[in-house]
Amino acid sequence: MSMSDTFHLKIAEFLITQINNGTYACGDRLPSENELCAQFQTNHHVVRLAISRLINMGWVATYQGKGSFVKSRPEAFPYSLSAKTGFSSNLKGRPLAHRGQLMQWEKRHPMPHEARYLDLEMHEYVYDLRIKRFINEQPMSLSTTVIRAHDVPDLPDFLADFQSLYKILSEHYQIRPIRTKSIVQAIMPTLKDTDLLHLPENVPLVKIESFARHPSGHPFEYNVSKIRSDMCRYVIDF
Amino acid sequence: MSMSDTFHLKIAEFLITQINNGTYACGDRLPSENELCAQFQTNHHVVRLAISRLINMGWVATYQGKGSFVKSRPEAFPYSLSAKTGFSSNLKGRPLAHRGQLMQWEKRHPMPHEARYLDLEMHEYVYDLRIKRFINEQPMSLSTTVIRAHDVPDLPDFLADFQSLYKILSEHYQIRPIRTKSIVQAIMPTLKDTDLLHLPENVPLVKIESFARHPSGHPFEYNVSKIRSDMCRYVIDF
DNA sequence: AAGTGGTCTAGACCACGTG
DNA sequence: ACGTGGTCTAGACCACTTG
Repeated sequence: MSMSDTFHLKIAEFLITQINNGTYACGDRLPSENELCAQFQTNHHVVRLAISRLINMGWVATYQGKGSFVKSRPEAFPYSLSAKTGFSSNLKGRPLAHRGQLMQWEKRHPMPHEARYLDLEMHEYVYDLRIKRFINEQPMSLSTTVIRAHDVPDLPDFLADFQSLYKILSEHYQIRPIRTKSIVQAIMPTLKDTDLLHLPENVPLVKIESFARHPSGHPFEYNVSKIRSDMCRYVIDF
Repeated sequence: MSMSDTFHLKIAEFLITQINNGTYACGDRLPSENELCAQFQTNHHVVRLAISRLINMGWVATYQGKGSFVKSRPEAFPYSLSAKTGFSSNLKGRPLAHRGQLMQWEKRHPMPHEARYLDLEMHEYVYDLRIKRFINEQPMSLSTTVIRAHDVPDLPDFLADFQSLYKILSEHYQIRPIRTKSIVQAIMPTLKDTDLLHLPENVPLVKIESFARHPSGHPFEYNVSKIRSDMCRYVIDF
């Protein structure tokens, strides 16, 4: 190994080692920035660089006025996905309060890439649903679902008491979409994501683009989800 | 929207907007830090905070002595995965130079979590293979594969001219493992990851833990891969 | 030599919570 | 009031490339 030449990275590595050692356990407070400055004979700025690495790597969270605390890794909630299921249906029977909230929706023309996948002309219509999902009332993911409008006539009638899109599709349209593929990426949150998910730190998110087809065969749904993977396990079943 | 109160984030947002505008196209150089300092009437440090956000979000890459350049997003290479395939087999027939390199291997006792999944006692043995994968000679992923030793007797004999684990399994043992589930996370690279993948920046990685069983039914393989998702598309087929 | 990004020092001031 | 983290200023010095 040939790295870790800068001071702030050495400090970060040292602290990570101590956390792994057990010198600091989950929930413990790290020494204050001033104490670390004294300990390493350096200044605010360098110490903060080290700590921001710990934050980015998910080891600690900081709270203004309080300190930096070793994150408890809550043996992440499973958040399952497979060819035949949406999000909500997977957590049934688990002792986790799962909730999907419809933030907004609109009927609109498809974007070019949506039209391409959904096999639509640009003048046709799609429904665009923005859903925020919570586990134990903690915001966990943001998703955008785009479906062909003529597959779900009168959809707005069923959005009033929204619980789950797959529930609506199943109960009112007898449609159970079939996921064909997903594309996975790791991304940093935009400011809007940070805001909506109440991300206190600089956590990378899992972005999953999913494509699903109608049981009768034609393309049906295009979905983009951004998920906090530090707080939940995103499980894919084959 | 209610965010973006700090100066460096405003600068970052401004630059991102300009990139989206087309003011700066892929490959273009951004104004130098000094120029940005002048433009925004601020100093080195704040400008660098803004730029590090652009780096983290994957918009730009910086080169010492040269400048900051808008990243060309190379319409990422597809890197496919499904129940029945490993990595290598998916890229056949594509005009991409894909290569897997066996970095090291060892025969050892399983770790507790490995023993649990692989249904082994702690005194039994596993093979541990560390593989680095390249696309067009650019390092793309690091993976650790752990398999039960008694399923693959004399495995070391076949490691000399390593090309693909699934090829060895198929040709010498007539085994085609079946992936049962994967767990996806977004993580920041460790220093070692940064080093091995030659990551010039602070890019989040996709971490995928996969579990596969032997065709006869018993657990067979446990794999952890860390993948650059800024340079490739990780596609999951259902 | 001059310009670029990269690291570090030193200090001011603010926002937040009570060690 | 004091200590905590958060932001910003100002400047030094280094490493790298040739704008």
